[in-house]
Amino acid sequence: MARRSEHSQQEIKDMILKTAETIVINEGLSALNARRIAMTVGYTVGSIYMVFDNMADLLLHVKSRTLDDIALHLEQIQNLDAAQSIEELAKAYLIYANQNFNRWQMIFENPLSKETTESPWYQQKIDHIFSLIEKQFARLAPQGSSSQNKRAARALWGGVHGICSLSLSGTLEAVGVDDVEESVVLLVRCFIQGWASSSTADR
Amino acid sequence: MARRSEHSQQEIKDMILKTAETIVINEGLSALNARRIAMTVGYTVGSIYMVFDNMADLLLHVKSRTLDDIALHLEQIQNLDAAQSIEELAKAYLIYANQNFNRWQMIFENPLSKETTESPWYQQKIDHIFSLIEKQFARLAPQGSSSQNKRAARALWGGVHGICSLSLSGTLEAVGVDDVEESVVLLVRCFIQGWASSSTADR
DNA sequence: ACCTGAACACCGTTCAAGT
DNA sequence: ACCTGAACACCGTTCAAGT
Repeated sequence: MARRSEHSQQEIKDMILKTAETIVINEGLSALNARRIAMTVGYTVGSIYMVFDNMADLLLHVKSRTLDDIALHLEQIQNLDAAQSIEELAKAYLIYANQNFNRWQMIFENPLSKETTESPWYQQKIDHIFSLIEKQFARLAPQGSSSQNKRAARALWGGVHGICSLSLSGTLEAVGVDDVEESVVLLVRCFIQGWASSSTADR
Repeated sequence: MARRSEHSQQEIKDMILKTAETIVINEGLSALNARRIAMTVGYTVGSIYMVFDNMADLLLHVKSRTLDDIALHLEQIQNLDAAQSIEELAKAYLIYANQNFNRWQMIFENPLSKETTESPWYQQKIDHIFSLIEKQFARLAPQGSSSQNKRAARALWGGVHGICSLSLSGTLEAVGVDDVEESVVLLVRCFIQGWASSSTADR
């Protein structure tokens, strides 16, 4: 038995990708394996390797869709003044991480393989998310150089991510989400205030 | 063949733990498996389960030793004024993460199992590291409440960790370590400055 | 050309059996 | 009592063989 042709290769690829995504969303990365995906889509294990190089390749595509989803959420917040926008972006990121914990955590829990580093389209999606914050920093300090704004945006966003990461995984202190939000807001406000006062003093 | 008694149970446990640690340090968590550990220490796989509940239990002990090592490094920095001490602590943390990348990354890459959450001695080691930063915040703002200082310390440290995490794993921007240090210092200085000015204004 | 499914080399974990 | 090592149930990946 072979040659069913009930679905095109592209259709099979989409089915596998969406099935994998659903499993990760509902049960986390640890619940995902090749045989289960194959069974769910109604094909055998081998068929996964027709449309993906290997499991790492499939995971990369799942992660990629999560990055798109994060970007979508961040793009939806309305444009207030710069400082307030950054705060809202940070809160939106925390809310996303909290409400989509499994697929969000997946992006960071497995160390990026060589394929990840060598796929520019994946890195580009990350850059796009950062650019949303950089844009607000550029508004905040029009007189600053773009490299300075870029550094500030990445430093602060790394910071916001770190709080989300430590808090939601329970390493920081296992308290409620409201409490984490206070920490995120504190970091953002203090950083922006400190950054604004130091840049007006220097330049 | 059995009953060799060449080593006590405690000696075997130590040998297994240190062997696992060495493998993680040199080749990363992904290179670690039960059969390899057993072979290296000169026992069979089954013997691991005499002295550890399972691999997750062993990993928890490896991680615990890394936390001790991090604390040791942070405790060694000399006590300057509060703001400068926090900056030096942050830089020391970055340097540690960079020079001990594999074992540092291991702490965060595998999601903490139930055993992790249910082992208070592990959580206590994490608290101890945070306390080193809290101590400096207490010096920075003696008038502030301890809960406010605690929040500030955890927010900033979450931030420092986030920059280290994203940078060293290549997610933030794959550049040199010097560049990451600049980001960490920027975050710390801006945060402290913003935090100091807002707390003197409020209270 | 498309897809199967058995096989391969791994993995963590268990436990009856030896000394 | 201590330790073995074969067995079990998994895992990702491959590929000759069917249609």
